[in-house]
Amino acid sequence: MTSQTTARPTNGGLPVEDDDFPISVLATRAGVSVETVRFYERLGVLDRAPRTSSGYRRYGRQHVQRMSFVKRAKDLGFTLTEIGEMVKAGALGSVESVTTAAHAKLTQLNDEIAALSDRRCRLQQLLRICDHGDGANCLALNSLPGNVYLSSEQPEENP
Amino acid sequence: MTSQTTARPTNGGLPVEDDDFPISVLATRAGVSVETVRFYERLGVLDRAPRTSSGYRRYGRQHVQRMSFVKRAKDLGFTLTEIGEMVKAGALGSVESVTTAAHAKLTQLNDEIAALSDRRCRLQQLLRICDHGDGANCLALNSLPGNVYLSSEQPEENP
DNA sequence: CTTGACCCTGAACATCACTTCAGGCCGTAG
DNA sequence: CTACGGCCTGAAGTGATGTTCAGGGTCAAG
Repeated sequence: MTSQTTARPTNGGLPVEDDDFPISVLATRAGVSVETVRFYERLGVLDRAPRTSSGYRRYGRQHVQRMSFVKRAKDLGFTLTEIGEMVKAGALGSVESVTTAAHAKLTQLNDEIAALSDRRCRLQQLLRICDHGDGANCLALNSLPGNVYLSSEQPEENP
Repeated sequence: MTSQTTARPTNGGLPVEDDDFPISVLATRAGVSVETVRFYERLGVLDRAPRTSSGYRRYGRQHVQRMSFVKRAKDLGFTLTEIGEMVKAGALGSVESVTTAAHAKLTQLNDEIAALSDRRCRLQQLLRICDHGDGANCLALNSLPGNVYLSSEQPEENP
């Protein structure tokens, strides 16, 4: 079926310029492993690839684009599940499916950054005290119930 | 409320002021579940609790303090493994075991915050474009290989 | 025809921090 | 004495994101 005029390598060897190549080439182009490609297909993040008569997956430019979309979305912090939803919701034709998800993700991201910043403050505060050789206070880490150096959590409550 | 002169409740009922109470009380005081306490013991984050003749764990103030330490360390971003190491390295007596870990954690935290901030920038850039009704560009999400709105990753390379 | 690279599937493993389950003992109130 | 809640252990499940393994087909070159 795929006996073209020019030679078409089955391996992931080299430049396959046309629209019909195996999983290793897609993986290389997308910068992921072949296992990851298969994994994404199982999750539904990638559509099931067409198979040759012997069961080998075959890919084209569209699949490279899809992988690119997935990679960039992941880079923006979307989970594979969310990416799968975007894809199913019609990411190919719907701007909303993307912008809606992006707005939600931005909110979440702001929360995460705020939490980490707060954590950083507390950690720096702890280090300022400990590094000033105030070992006694640093050890208070262990003995003070609601240590100010760490958090204001209080283990003394009963619901 | 503490109508208790000599009787010592076995249950996790209420305030047990002394130094000998069961797992349910420790869990309540620490604000975690009994399963979590047992889990921490298995990990070595908590020392093995002394047992009654029938095999029941018994706790005292020191254990509440230890749980407090664990909770606050977790709150600062330390993993249970790291906390276990601090504990084994002598967190009770060594300031260094804590400050060393804290310095490492601070570095890691800075990296994480930087990564998330960068991500936020890219997400905001994407939203600015999409929200301005530039749907065509937003869809480019799917079709452009190295889309500037998302990342500058290029899927075109062959080692 | 044989070799070796490549591909297939399904299942298991890895990490993190727990939770849930199965099966069974303990101890006290009624 | 019986029931019921609390406690025990060890094992398995959860969720996210893959990686690794076992066992076995496919294909092109030598």
